[in-house]
Amino acid sequence: MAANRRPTLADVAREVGVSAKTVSRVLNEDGPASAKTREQVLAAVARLGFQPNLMARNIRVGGPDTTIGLVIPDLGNPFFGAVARSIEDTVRDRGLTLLMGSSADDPDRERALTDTFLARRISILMVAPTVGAGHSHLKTHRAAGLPVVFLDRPGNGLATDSVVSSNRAGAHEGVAHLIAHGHRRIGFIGDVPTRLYTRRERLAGYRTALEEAGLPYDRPLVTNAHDQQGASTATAQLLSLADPPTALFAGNNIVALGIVTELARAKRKDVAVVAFDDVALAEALEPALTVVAQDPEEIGRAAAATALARLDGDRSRVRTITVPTRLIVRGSGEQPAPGPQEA
Amino acid sequence: MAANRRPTLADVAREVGVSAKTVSRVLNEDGPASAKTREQVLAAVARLGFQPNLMARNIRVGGPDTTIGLVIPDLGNPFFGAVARSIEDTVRDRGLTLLMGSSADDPDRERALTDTFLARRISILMVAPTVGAGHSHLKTHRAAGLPVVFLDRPGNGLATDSVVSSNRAGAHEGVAHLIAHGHRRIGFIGDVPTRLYTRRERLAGYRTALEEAGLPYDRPLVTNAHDQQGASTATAQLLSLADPPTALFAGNNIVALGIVTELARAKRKDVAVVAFDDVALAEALEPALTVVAQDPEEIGRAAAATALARLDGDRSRVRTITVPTRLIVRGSGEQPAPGPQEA
DNA sequence: CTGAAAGCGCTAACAT
DNA sequence: ATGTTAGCGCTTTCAG
Repeated sequence: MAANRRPTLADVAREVGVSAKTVSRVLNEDGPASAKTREQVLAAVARLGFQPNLMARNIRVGGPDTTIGLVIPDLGNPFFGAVARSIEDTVRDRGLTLLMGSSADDPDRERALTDTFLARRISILMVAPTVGAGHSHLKTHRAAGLPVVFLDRPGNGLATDSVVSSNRAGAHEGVAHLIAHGHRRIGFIGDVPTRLYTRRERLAGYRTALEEAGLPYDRPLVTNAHDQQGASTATAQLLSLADPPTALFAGNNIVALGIVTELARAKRKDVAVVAFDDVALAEALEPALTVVAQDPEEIGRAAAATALARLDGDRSRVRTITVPTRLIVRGSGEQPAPGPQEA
Repeated sequence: MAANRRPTLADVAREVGVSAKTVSRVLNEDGPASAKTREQVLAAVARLGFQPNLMARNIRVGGPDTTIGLVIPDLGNPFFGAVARSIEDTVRDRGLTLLMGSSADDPDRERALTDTFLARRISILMVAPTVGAGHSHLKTHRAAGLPVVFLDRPGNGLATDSVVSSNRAGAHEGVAHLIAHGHRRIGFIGDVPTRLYTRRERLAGYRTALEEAGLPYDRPLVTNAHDQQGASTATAQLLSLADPPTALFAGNNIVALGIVTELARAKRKDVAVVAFDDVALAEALEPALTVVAQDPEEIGRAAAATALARLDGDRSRVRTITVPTRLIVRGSGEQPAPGPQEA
């Protein structure tokens, strides 16, 4: 039962007693149409509940589908959620819709998603690339006019536009803030895998800040975590070192949650913290969490704007847009550092 | 330039010297094919970078597109992000992809999104309905076999499956928790608009809890907020009443952020709080935030499973799945209540 | 102003 | 094991 075929252009045409083309003309405001036919057609459309089949239309017109394929690591990560929202906001009036999927930072899943998206003839492809994924297979698509934008991280083997945060400078600023408040042993808990672009950049900023202050780079103080629970564990481990850090730098928002949660559990208010990326409730913590805030709205906006420009024929040089981060001092970076070391 | 037409089945066929149908057979593992032709075809496919046009395929096969249309209020809301992730997880091996959009709780936007989705011949429609949106126009689609699932809230004018949290019981439990700890004046800050299903249900739970405890329902203690900032303002207003509440109940996650932030700003640790829906860092607050946790994973899973069953021909009665909430006691509900009123 | 025919890229149904 | 024809629902092209 039920398997009612949905009405087609031909059905509407038959209903009114005109040709399919006439209906098409009315609906697309293509060519002329007498006021009377127009009305009759629109009435029939409403009566039958006709909705033009967009796939059939696209196939005939030959143009790309009016969708943006967006691959992010995790649909549940608030950072990427904010980016997605911003992308949607800036493309909405162009009539583009988001086709989304999460890669779980697995290159195979990333590839599977982009392949499906490409098979759907998306108008724009946006990817937060996973470590280990190659992107040279996208070359032909790009050459054929498909705008490709890498988000949050650069891609691999494809020269195309990308939008990233000022990871290195931001991390540098955050760590320098800790140093300025007297900290000399600062733990770093970064992304997993360690080859991840954002981790490398943020770690580089961390190292530079140490160097500038004449502080040693102590390998045992640098670790990683994949999820909040892992970050909590890593925090506990760092604090149980023989010569533990007096401050921690969180490499991303999820790590920040893990660190803060573990410090609260252990009632360790003496450990200073600065996090890369802002998190909800940061200002309600005690001490309030100092962060190097990213700007997901601007990241999404810039990515979408660039892609739209490309769609409109912009053939200028490939660009990497670096969206500035901003240190928001809230207190957690100023926790008491221990006094000068006794010789 | 660049407008290189992407290769088609015919191109591949020509390249190999076989018919289009043969290529189609090889790619879809339909019918037989000699090992040799298979290899040649696959080689040519790889060489040309051919990717079958899914839209063309779908149109010919006549079936729906392998996408799920998902309309949520806000792509940036962590609750709906978690729901979306869960939906994706449960439909991935069916080869379904998510087409997502946010309604911003605007019925017109909801309608525009669902219309585009329907024009794309999605396989499944999932909507968190906005207040004021009608859904009777979906009747024919549902009758024609399109699974429609309402998420988080029931729809309007369409009998179909829906998945919601145990809003009323959950709110009741949360408020009862406050009452059990001696609170007699409990503020309620709910969703906007006030006609929103979740707000009504949660408010009903609040009222029942009061009634059962023999406490009066005091209109001035009930208010609403649309965003975090609004919730902070509402909190400040409630606390400045002549006879202010000693405890607050947050009607959703965003409101919770606003309440907690405002209380921290005002350094009001004496106000007890229970929130509907869990939030990040709840356990790191002081006091840790007691919540009525929703189960977004289960909501997404149940919605997806139901829709898939319908897709597979399940014609059983329409069902409303209520996903249980769980009170997670962390401390904020036990803040000191004032002693017995002096006559 | 309107219609008929052809064709977008693909596959179902029949050949062979 | 492979090819041919027709046609999905729509729009383009060219005639009326």
